[in-house]
Amino acid sequence: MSGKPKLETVAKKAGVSVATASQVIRGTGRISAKTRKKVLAAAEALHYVPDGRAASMRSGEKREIGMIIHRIANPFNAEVISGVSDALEAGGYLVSVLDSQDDAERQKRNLQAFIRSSRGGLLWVPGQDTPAETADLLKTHTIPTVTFLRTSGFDNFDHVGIQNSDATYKATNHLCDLGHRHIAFFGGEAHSDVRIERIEGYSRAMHERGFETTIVWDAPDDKQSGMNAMLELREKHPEVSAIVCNGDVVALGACHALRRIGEMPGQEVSVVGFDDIQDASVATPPLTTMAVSPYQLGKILAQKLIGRLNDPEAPVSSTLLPAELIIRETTSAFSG
Amino acid sequence: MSGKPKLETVAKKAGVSVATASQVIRGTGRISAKTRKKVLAAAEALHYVPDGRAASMRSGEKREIGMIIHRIANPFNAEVISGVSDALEAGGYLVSVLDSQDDAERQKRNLQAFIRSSRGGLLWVPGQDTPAETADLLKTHTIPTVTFLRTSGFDNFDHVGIQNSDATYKATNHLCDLGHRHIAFFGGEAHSDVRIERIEGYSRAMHERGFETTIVWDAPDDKQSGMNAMLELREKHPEVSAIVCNGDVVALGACHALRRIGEMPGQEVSVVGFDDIQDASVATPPLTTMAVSPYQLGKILAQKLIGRLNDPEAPVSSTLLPAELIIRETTSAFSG
DNA sequence: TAATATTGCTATATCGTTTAACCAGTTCAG
DNA sequence: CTGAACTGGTTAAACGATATAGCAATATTA
Repeated sequence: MSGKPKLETVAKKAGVSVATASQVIRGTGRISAKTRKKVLAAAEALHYVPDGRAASMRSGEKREIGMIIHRIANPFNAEVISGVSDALEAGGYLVSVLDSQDDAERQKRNLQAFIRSSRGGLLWVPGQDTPAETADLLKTHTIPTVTFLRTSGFDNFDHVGIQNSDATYKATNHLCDLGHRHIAFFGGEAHSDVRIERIEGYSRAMHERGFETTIVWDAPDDKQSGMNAMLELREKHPEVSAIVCNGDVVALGACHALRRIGEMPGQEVSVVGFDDIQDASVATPPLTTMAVSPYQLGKILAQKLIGRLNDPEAPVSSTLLPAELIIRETTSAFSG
Repeated sequence: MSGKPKLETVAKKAGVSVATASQVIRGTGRISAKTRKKVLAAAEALHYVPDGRAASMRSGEKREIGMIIHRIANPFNAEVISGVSDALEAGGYLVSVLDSQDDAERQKRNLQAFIRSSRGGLLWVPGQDTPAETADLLKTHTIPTVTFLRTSGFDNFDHVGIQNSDATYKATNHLCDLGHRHIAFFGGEAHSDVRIERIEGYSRAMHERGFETTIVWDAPDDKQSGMNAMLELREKHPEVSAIVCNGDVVALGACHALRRIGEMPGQEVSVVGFDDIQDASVATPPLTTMAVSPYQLGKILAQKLIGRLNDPEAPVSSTLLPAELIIRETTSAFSG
């Protein structure tokens, strides 16, 4: 009703000192049952909620953790967020998410703001070309940080990622086993290190079989780009009978393009996606893809941060989750 | 290197008092160019970032704003977040997002945590059955709040929403004009007030034409549900030749089901969606839908909050954005 | 019963900033 | 040449909580 109630207000109403009130609220110290009840009643009546700034400043406790991610809207990322929130909230922490939009300037602002706000820890997808200076900032301010999905070259943080190279190696082998030999890699941002890892796995498989890897395409990770790139591919390189994609969204765009020109995905051209987003299983036809559970990744991520918070001195560790090949209907034997 | 640098550290290094250092950093007070340079150099060297908790506590300034939304992963919501972030960051604010997952318990925790953290303002999608007590909390703590998308019965907050009733009214009329008369409403959560508004517009149009509105379906807003519901509909009510949907996701699910049983959406059954999400325009066939720009909504939302922050005494206001009918290929004349 | 331990609460310093009040030196006007 | 007005800084008091030390009163023990 009349301004934010503070501890002093509660204490006055209960007829005790602020110190006592604080102890009751926090459940510390030695307090009689009688006064405890009085204080709690007063707090309840006033709808008292402690000021986290003051509390955290004095006690040094920080139970708020931040997350800086390149794109909240990405369905895979959204699931990661979900997993992280569940796990951290269960541990009494609170997660708030900042969207860097993969913009260096924005990421810097986000990071500055994050440090200002003095939270307990950071879950971070470092932008592709983040300067070392930015990472130093986290070190000088001794902020417990776990990077995920990308390392962007920073190996001095805990990390949770995906076995990208192995995954595309498996995907490519699957296609080779089906008899394909002109296989293209498809999608991803230009300098993305994730993409580089995935191309590495693809190339490794192709080299082992003695196939050429010449055809690699640039296409940002949205559906429209996938469509355009596929149309161009069919025209310029009709010999390509299969593609390994950097992500499901691009893959679905590619499938869409195929249908539009009257080809059924999985017939003339086989397609393997990456991520196993929800749409992948309900698409027509259902998409063959490399699956990593983003929710699970989020949980592991949260655990790793909690581990770091509990033991700041532990050596830096990196966990890479394997991806599983889910064979659906967009891949079939080469019918040259 | 050695713990978080504070203002005192900077001041000592520059050979001035903390007060002076503060004034330099903040750009207030009267400081000579010489000392200003000294202090800035020291701050730079130490990578000093002020402690927002202390600063905000003393100054009363709060430039961090929070957002509690029911589902970050929803593509429409994700775009809203994007619009909000852009607009608020341009105004020097920082947005952090909490996902309530449409869970009452979780929302309460989020809200408590939000209040604890003493941020400047709140953008809130109130959960369907939020108790009045929860909203009171925001009032007693005098937190500038703007609700959006849903009011959930709270009319004492600023609000930005959609003209839901008008939108479905338009959508239904469009179908009627095409000659359809057995039109079903499709999708939405059971007690959602947004859905109720949309059904209201649909019903209004149907009544005006003297058509029956008997068929209204329950289906949560995901693709799978849309598919199942459509399959059931075709079987039980084959006379229905058109549907108005509560959302694009459900609508796309419905279209998917139609294709699966060999019917082309827009032929036997016409479909109108709601939201105009990205997938709507690149689907096969492209979806006729009611479009509201979520990004734009986000911007307006941000502006409304800024307005409230600048003038806490202004009367509560509500802005409802119109939705525009985008005719694509899933609606055509009734061919009884 | 005197010495000691325990209970229940309060006074006070502190966290890292900001800000109002103040002060010593210069400069300027009359 | 004296009082007023700047200039460029400093001192000290907040902000709202928590933690520590301390202090009565009561309980326990020998």
